[in-house]
Amino acid sequence: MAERLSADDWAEAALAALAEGGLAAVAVEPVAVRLGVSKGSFYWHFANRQSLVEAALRRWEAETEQVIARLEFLDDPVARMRSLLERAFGGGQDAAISFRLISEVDDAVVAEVVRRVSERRITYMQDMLCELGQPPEEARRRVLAAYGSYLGMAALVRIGAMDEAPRSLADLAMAELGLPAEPT
Amino acid sequence: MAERLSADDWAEAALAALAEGGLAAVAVEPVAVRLGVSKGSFYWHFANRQSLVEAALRRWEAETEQVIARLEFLDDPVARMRSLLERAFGGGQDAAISFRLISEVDDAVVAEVVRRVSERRITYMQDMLCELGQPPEEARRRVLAAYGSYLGMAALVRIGAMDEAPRSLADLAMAELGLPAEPT
DNA sequence: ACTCCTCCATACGGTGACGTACGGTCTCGA
DNA sequence: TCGAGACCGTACGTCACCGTATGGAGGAGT
Repeated sequence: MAERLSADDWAEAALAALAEGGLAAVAVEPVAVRLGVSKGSFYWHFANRQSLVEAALRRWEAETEQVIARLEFLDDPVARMRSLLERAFGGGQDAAISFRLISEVDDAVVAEVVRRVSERRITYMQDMLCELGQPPEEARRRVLAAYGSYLGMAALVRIGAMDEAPRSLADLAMAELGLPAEPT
Repeated sequence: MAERLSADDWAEAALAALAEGGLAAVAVEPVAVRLGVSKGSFYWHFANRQSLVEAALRRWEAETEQVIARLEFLDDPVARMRSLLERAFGGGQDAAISFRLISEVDDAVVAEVVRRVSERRITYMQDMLCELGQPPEEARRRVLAAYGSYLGMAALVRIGAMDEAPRSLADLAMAELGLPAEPT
């Protein structure tokens, strides 16, 4: 909307392009078109394409932290987990990006960010389960199964073998994590 | 090995390139280098790059049929399912290709093949469960959960959040499908 | 030996994306 | 008002890949 752009505007557009077309779509000229400007603008804000990719990845990572930060306002760990799952299975935006990035994990930079974000999410959920009295190994096993299912369901939805059903998926995940489905 | 190549040699090399670098890696000149020949050879066997991609996809689809065909020699459906799961969780090659292709399902041709292959695998497993007395909807629900887990586990292995444990994964999948883990 | 056909190499033009060079416009403070 | 810096457009060189054109090596049949 604003006439002049910031580096963050570019990062946002790059993340959107990433969600839609994968890493290859995070290209200078196409994103410039999306923003309605030319390359001249881009090379003012960034040194090269790689920097843009990294900015998009940072933005994605920040969204994970933001989601976690919002959850901290809920006291009950069960409610936190449920809120997290509903948000996760609800949007579908993050699942798409996660999927893209995991499939392009050969890229060293992508690999590092993906690993960091995944580990952050997994250990956060694991800690919640531990807080609820589950032993650490058991908790991690369950979280891995649940997170794996999350990614797998996203894949099935993507190929049209399954229609999204956020609510029931969240219920299922709660059960697999050994938590009550309805928080009374 | 042979001095002269066939179209199938090109398709095989293309599928290998697909597994390693995704659709973008199925490019004429790089694959030619991999085969130790030049583009002149390629354009003798194929009309264009798209044909090569389609040939690689056909080859991948054929592998699914081949796996299924081999299973038909086993009489017991339980043994068939276990053999299928062990083969699936064992190699990891197919999971890599499946992952790549699912993430690039925006391509219309890829989408069609991926959907066909997935549906083939899912209905095949569903039929086996039905053969074992499970009702169709229940069977499909379980197969979807299992196939989704298969893809999700492949993702987790890919990002290093989980080390492969083919045997126990197969056991787990068998349990989720409502089948006995050990065929006595 | 001659010839046709198969398979491949080389050379070329075309396209899209990256990155650079440079100039233009707008804003803000002195 | 005026100069400096922020922001952007345009033109260009380069590179990787696609696809075409053309010709050459080598075997099979006559």
